[in-house]
Amino acid sequence: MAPSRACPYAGRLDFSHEAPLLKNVYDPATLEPRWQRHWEDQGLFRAKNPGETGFDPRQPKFYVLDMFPYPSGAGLHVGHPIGYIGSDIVARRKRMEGCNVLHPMGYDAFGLPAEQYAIQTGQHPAETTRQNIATYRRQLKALGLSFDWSRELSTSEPAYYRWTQWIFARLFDLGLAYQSDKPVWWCEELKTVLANEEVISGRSERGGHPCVKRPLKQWMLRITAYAERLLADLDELDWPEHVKAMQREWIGRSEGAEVDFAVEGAKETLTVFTTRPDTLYGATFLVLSPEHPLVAKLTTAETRAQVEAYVRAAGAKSDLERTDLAKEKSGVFLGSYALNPAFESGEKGARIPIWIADYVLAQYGTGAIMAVPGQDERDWEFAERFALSIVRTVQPPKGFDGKAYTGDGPAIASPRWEGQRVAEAKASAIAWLETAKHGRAKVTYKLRDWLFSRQRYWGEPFPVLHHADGRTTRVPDELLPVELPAMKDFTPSADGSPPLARAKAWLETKDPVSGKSVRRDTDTMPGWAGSCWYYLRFMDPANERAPFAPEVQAYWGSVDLYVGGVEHAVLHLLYARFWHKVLYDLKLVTTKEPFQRLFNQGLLTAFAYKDARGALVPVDQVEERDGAHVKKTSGEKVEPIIAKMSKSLKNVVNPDDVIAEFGVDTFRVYEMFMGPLGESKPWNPRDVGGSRRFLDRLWRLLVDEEGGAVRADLLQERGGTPSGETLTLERALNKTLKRIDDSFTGFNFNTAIAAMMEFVNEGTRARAALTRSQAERFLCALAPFAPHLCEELWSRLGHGDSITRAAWPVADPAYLVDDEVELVVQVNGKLRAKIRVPKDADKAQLEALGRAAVSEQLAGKSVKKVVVVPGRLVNFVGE
RNA sequence: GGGGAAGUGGCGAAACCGGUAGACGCAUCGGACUUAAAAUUCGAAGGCCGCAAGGCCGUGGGGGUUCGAGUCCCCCCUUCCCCA
Repeated sequence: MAPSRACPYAGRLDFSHEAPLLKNVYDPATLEPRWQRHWEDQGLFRAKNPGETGFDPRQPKFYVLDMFPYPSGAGLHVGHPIGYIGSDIVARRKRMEGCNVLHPMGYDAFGLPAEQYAIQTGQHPAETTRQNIATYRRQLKALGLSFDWSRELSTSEPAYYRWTQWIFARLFDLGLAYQSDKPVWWCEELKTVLANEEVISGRSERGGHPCVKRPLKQWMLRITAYAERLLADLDELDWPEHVKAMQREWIGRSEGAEVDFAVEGAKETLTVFTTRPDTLYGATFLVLSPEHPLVAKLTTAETRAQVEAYVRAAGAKSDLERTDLAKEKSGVFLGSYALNPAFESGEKGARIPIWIADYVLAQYGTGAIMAVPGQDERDWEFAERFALSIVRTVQPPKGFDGKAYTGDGPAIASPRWEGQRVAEAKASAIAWLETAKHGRAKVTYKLRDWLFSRQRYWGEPFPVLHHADGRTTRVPDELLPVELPAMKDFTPSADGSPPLARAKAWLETKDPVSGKSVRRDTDTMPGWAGSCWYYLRFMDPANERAPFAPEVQAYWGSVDLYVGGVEHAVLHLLYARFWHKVLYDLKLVTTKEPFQRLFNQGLLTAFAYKDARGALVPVDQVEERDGAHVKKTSGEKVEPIIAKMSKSLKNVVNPDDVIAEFGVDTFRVYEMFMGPLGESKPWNPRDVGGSRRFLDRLWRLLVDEEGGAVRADLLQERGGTPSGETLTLERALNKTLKRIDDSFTGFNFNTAIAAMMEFVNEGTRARAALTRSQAERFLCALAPFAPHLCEELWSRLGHGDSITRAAWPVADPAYLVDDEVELVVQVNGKLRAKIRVPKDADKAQLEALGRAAVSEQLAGKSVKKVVVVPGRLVNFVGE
């Protein structure tokens, strides 16, 4: 809020003795909670499932879903609900269009922050989560969002995670869940492992703590088995192109070949992956990653000390540091040689040295590359640095003076495919490798298997049992859920063993099949697990026999519109798609993809302030004086910056405060009026009042503030075709309805609200001409945006049923055209006059009318050309 | 380094297919109402020159295509996002 200003409505709501006593002012503080109670009592937003009473199979279904929130301790700020409001508008409109709308909300409640908080405060995460959810629920309900609250769920409840474990059991049975002890990212600060995608530049994505690679036994999910389908099926989705592009990049498909290199004086072969098999003749050395299993074996006595030191140093670096292009290349010669299969042994170029270098990563391809400096920039740099030979095998274009040439061109120095261009040469090289048995065509993906365990308490326990003989079996479905044991201390042990390892009574158990002693798994699932399928549980949230009934899923299909932040473009959306495809293969769901249409709302930013020393000043301590921002107390000048709302920037605005001052409908209208939903824009407390004034004006247009519930003349409908001012209003209304409709395509509701403001202004100007029917159609169109106010006015107009059940108003094309249109008259492309012309005037008439209007400017000039665009302009082009 | 999105008044923004740039709103200024203020209401307002009529300039910068470019093409600058 603009802290320097008192509430601008204080005057209106202050019934002091001198103010005229208005019984009927717009008072959102009383009417909004009343309508919210009404909606809840009537169960107006309950979606009907097949088989329920009142379910109508002829009604089209529409599933509109928000990405559910992680209930943090701070509660909602005004940036969170912007997407919820947008999706709510769609949901409410779809209901008015006669759809059976599924619009649920829940909580992604497992996760690290609650546990970190628990460790600090000693409060159980179940307890803090319960409290946080209560806050979220209260705030969400205050926003008047039309959720079907009977479907509310939380991923940390046993009734929910029972089925998360059940789905894990399916993955386990399919061999898609397995244990591995490859090196994984370990975060010392968080005392847990993290997935590759949760570590950015060697630091944890959450909290920015340093991470190191460590070998640990971990659960992995074989998402790579679905790489091809996760890639291919993107094509059919109605998603923003850049999100699809990010997923494609993340999956990182590359086509190429594996090539086997014999090692001189050893029986092992080294297999490398290359996307450029056509450059085989130019492979002048091999480079292994320092972690490659054959490094020790291929190291000679003379080089051993140096190699071992290098391997140690490389282990401490992050992938980003290792592959940074700007970085000086480093590496060590192992002392051994490989034989390039393109050459006969003894031929020049056949014997090539084997190096290790940290720019080659163990996880990608085979962890080894053939270096082709002539056609690869990094290899060129490496060759230059260590004086290794460089052979061009693709002819660069004339005048090329660079180093490595990576473009297209004819093959040279490559007898088997001499002269062929890159694409053709690749095919020839692969064909030759396969017949000569030196290699094979190969597709690799950058996508890695998903590291699926965390050494934490607050997550889903794995429904598995470890046997003394080393076998791992899963807990039978009928014994799920495996509930978290009650614990008081969640601190990870100093040795890194998880908290669950200390829950002895829980840990040691009997195998229900054999009766023998077994141990449970002490890891838990990562925070992503619950969100992988929550959209399915919403379809049938109370089902105790299955995660969801097949006929219910068959009815709701997939999510028609999924709204959320772009920060989930890769991880959540990829993981959920993976699980969905597994369920599809098991014939548990009928659709290939979970989310048909995706929309990303833009980031809501806010002003934050810095003083002269650069220290942050909380927003509520700043005011505007004479166009400058100053500190309230001292008058000291502060500099405004625009940034994401966050506690640390001290620029968080709480929706509770905005609602208390202006009402929810104003809040909803303002958030949508700020700009297109997809774009990021700053919250400006100064602007909120404008949205409130719009609703006030509407109220006064319809309500008799000094007496009746509505203006008396609106109680009865006037018949007949509109004429005069009423006709003008009818046209204005239909244009408004059209613009509102158009705004739903791109979620630029700001234009819809602008149109509605114009109509209210127009209506205020011609108050007496406004008919009941016009008022009603307008209210129906505004209802999804400002539902409480519209319900109130709708009921005051005498309707017993909720406006939610009213029909969505459609523009009548007959009223979208005017009798006269404004025409612009230009001379040489410059605006010289505006004239009003009949809408059906032909080109010749338009030219004549235009010529008359600019006769003065045309005097003495010769007109060479006349451009006439009916409905737009006439342009006279002279010399 | 590669890819993507964006850049329009003091501010948030609008402009369908190339056809009146700045709708709508905020802030600002002025009139009415009021003892006064608030609220309300009517009106002004991109910049420059001019008493005015009017003129010139103007959508990050530079070029181009066109009768006509915020919109299309080329080059450049800045910001944000993703990848390396």
